[in-house]
Amino acid sequence: MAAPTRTPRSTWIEAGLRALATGGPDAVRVEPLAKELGVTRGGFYWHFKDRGALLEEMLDTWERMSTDEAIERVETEGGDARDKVRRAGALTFSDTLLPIDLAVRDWARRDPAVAERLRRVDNRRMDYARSLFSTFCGDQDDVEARSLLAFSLAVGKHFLAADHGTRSRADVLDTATRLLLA
Amino acid sequence: MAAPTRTPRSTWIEAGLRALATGGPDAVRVEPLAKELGVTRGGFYWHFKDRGALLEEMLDTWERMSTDEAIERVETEGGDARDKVRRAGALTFSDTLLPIDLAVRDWARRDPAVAERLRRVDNRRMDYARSLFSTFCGDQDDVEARSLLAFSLAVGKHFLAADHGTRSRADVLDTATRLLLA
DNA sequence: CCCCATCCATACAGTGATGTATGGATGGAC
DNA sequence: GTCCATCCATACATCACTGTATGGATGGGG
Repeated sequence: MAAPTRTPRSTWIEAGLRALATGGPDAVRVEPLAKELGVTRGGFYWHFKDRGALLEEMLDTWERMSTDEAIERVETEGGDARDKVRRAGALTFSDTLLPIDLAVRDWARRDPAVAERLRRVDNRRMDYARSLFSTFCGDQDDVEARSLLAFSLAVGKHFLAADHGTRSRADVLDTATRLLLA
Repeated sequence: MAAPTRTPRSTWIEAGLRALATGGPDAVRVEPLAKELGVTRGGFYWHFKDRGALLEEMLDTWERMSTDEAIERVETEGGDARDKVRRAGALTFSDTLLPIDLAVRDWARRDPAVAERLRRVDNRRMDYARSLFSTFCGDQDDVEARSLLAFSLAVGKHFLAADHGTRSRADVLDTATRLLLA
């Protein structure tokens, strides 16, 4: 056992996720990543079989971060169900996670394997949303609709480019959220 | 004046939009496009200065299709405001337009020029949605929130991979739509 | 029928990436 | 101090695409 890991797997994965977030899967390229990390590709092919192997491990990492870790954080902070809905929206789509999330969503449209992963993640999240809405909403059809709307709002607001006149986006979102939690 | 246009500009643009829809902007490459059309790149560089020029014209075409043409179709078919909201959702995001729309949305996240175009398009659409919601909803804050929710739902439903147990996605969408039109 | 604008094929140079092979360099365990 | 697993640099062959240059084809107008 010897030699300190100078550029361990995790470093490549983190750099890969950053590249994915800002440029999509096509931007995750070994050569530019190495340049960014100040090394050559020599070490990369020691850690990973090929570029595809990196992409796989990136998705593994993302899947873990987006479900268990996020939900756990919301739960430990406590509060009632409505608080948790708001916090889950703010946290599941945090500044670091959101761009990756959006990139994966687009990626999933053209890669069935990625779509399957996204499906698992979204189902975990929707299960959680359902459980929260159910605490203050009796009708299950309504719970399902509100969960979908809340989820669509969280995702959609970052894809929509429209203005709201004199109102701020935050104000409109607040009104929309109150509508869903009514 | 001579020679029939065998592969006119429009053919390249249409092929480009198909490639954009299925693979994103990085998939819009001259060589594969030419192969798909059964020609070489020779003619392409006669029509277009370079690859960037094609992307620009593709966006021009998309912008026209997504606003004026779509809204005009909804209006000519008539019906009351609620009908138009439903039809606008179904038509603005038709089978051919939707995949392009989603690809442009992701593209806009990393290209300011594309973001500006998307902003124009979304504002046109939101203006139209506002005008429809206003006919049966007095409070302007509420109109704004419902418009945003409706839009988020239309966009978000195609990015979300979650299941709904025994319910179908269509049923859930129906309930959600009724909630918005109440 | 032949000219010429229009469109396309081909060949070329250049770029930026992939994956492989190989030979170090580094530093903790012993 | 030496060894050896770990990590990295370098060089190489290959591939896919870009943009340019040039020389045809094609077929309607004169």
